[in-house]
Amino acid sequence: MIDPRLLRESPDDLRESQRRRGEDVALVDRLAALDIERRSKQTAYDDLRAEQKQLSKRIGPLQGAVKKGDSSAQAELDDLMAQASQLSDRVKAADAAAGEATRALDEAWLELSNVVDMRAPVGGEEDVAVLEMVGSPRDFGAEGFTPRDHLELGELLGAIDVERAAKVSGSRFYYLTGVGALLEIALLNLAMAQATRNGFIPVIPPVLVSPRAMEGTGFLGQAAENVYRIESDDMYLVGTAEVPLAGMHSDEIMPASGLPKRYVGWSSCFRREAGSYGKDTRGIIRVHQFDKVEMFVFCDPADAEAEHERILQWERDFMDALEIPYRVIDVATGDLGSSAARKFDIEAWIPTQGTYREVTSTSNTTQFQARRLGIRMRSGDEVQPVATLNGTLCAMPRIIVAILENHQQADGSIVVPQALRPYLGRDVLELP
RNA sequence: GGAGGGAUGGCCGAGCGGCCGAAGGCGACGGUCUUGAAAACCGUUGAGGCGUAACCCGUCUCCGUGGGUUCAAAUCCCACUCCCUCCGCCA
Repeated sequence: MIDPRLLRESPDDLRESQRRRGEDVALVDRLAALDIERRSKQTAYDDLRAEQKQLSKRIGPLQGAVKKGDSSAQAELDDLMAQASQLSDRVKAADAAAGEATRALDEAWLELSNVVDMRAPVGGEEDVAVLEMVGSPRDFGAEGFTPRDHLELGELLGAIDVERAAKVSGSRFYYLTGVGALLEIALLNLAMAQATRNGFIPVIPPVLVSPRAMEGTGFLGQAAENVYRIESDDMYLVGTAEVPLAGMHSDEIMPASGLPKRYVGWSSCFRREAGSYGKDTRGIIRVHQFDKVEMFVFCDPADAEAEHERILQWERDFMDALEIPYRVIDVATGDLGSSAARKFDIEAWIPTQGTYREVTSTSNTTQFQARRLGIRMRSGDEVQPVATLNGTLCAMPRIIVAILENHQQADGSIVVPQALRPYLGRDVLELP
């Protein structure tokens, strides 16, 4: 949800934002009409209600007078009661009309995506702007061998088992076994060590959440088809810890002195991957369930941009520590998702695919989520919605893919990046 | 799953159907006093919509959520949610 004042004061900015996203521009005009409708209905109700309160206030004393035997008051009382009774019906009708108008407006508001940052490149998936290339891909030709893909390596190492996972859960599931499981635990510890060093509060959140949390973070719009819903209980499995972390402070007013508030969550993530049939069917690049370490920040909207840069830098620090070549991209407007105003992805080099693949993503959702979730800050006597930001620190399967493929040796063993060694307790993952 | 109790402002806590956005206390903030602080005393202290672009001011809404009764609901009725206690079951 965005600031309603924008709708009245600069609707053209909203239209431009919708246009850049490739979303419905007419929605802005529909909203404007509904907004006017709501205000007039609400004012009508307010006026009637004020009248009713005035009238009602006079009835009590009159009833007292009548009780004491003042028969002259009886006529006035009867008259007032008749008026009030009639007014009551009108108030109820006006209330219903105002309520209806408010509901219609609120519903339409939920359809409107966040206003894009005008610096974000315009376009779709192919229109990303590459901000930076870091590290350089290994030349396996020069080293004299052809790299194996992560699944082959994972199977050789006894680290990844998708065949058995298919028996148990179907396609796009996996077991991490042996060094695979240990690798995830080591990555978790490395990520948590970095995050806590940077002042993040570690959190293990619930992953089954109410519609409110899902709606508030913007995942029930276009993204809804990728969300698992537990029908019998009207709950959702989260696709990222961003959801429970954002919801943590819903309906709270946070003191400005306590901001920024930085959390790092570790959770399982569930994604239906609807519409991605045939994509990444081999291995663990695209799966229905995986674990992820996610950074989430509540901050003053004035600091959001700087915080976004910091989060990106922390993501890069992690990639640097793992010695994986990557590039940083500025995601185009058509690919932002409903809540982000701007998004930077880090894409890791995947040798066997000869391309860069997304491993982290950081979004500045400005006040969009905070407005929906009722998360505000107080500075002095001013109260306003906070800004929220999120960023991946370590999405397990994809990072494991990147490590295996980039650090493999001719025999299929894996050189463990220096930074990970203390957490893994070995320098090389040897074939069993 | 069964039985009972509860939900009021930052916190605690009172509240007869009308004078209740709500007593009282705590906390916080401002002031008096003090060399300074503490204590004491005085005062201020919720959020949102609309009238306004903003202030002042006015008005409406909000006492877990949603309905209902009534001229009038924090207060009465119904449903739901959450929390607590006890029993049962499970990890």
